[in-house]
Amino acid sequence: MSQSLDSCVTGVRHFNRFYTRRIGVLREGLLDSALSLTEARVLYELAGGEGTTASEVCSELGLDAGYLSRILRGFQKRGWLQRGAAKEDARRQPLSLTRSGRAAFQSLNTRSSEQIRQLVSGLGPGDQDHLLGAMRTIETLLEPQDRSAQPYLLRTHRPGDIGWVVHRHGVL
Amino acid sequence: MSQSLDSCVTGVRHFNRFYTRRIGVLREGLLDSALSLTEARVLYELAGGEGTTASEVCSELGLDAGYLSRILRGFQKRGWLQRGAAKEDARRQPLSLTRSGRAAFQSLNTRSSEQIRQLVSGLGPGDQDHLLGAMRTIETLLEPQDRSAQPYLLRTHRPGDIGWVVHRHGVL
DNA sequence: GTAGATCAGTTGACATCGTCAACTGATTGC
DNA sequence: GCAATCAGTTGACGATGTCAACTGATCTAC
Repeated sequence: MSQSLDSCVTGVRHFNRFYTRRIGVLREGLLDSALSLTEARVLYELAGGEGTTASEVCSELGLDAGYLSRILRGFQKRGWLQRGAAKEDARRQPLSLTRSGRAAFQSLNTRSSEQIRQLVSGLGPGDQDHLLGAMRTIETLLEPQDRSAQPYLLRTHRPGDIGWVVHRHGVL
Repeated sequence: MSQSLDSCVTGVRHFNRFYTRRIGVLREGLLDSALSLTEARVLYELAGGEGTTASEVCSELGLDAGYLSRILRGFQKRGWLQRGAAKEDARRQPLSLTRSGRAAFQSLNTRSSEQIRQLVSGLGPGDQDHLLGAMRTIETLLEPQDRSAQPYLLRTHRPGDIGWVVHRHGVL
């Protein structure tokens, strides 16, 4: 049992080296362009949810607020980003991509897909299925299901109130 | 067929995001220490082959020579690295880790294993096997294949025969 | 209402990471 | 012996990312 755990650890580390190398090579082809990896992730995030705010992107990607601020200004200078007027709360500005920003995202997105397509196009349909199945297996098995970690608390009432309830929304 | 290729590309990209995020989180726990990722790779390389030279490490890891030079000097300052006397060619100095350098490597190595161990220790033995199997599947399928060379399919029997089996032999 | 705490976002200073080109000294080829 | 090349070093610099201080808006407690 401990033996098999060791061999599992070894196997996973081997896979990590393999996969990061394989994907790292792919990524170089993309970031030789004007975008850094982080900028690409931000662009991806902006394209995904129109009207998000900077702080949302921040927490979603785990970025420093100042860093993101500069990235956003860069996008704005390139004409990719427009900041909507704040309604209700003048602090948070809804962010959205301009037409040209969406075009930039599309370009990046299709190039990313193209790279992956090249990677897997050599496989027959059956092997493509095997690949996808294996990836889904890994995702399922390694999905974070940490029961000891603090779930975030959702208070339906204020603490001390009668009927105060804490809902735990752990993933589990 | 083209449809399924598209869905395969989508699935692979989804897995990439998942896995890089999952592993990226793990790596942070390691590089909060004194070592950068590149330094860790160099240390790994030095531990692997005693007596290699700087230029070998350079080409192996794809590093800039000047960058590596500084990293090596850092290792030397920490007492991890000793440069042997050059024999035959005074330009290339054989590199080797000191006892303390090997200890540093061991520490890093066990901590890496420990992280992976925590990741997979929640899985039962059966799931550990599934995980390893899935990873091996991916490695086999995505291993860079030299298609002009010998076919990687080895048939033990003719197709259609009862008990026909295809063994896959990834390169390397 | 208002004072203080908090939040969204910005800015400046700074550390780290990595690249590029120029350089030194050793070696090789003609 | 002399030019070309190689191993390795150094300085300058850009890119990436972090930290803390700051502004202005909003929320909370009283």
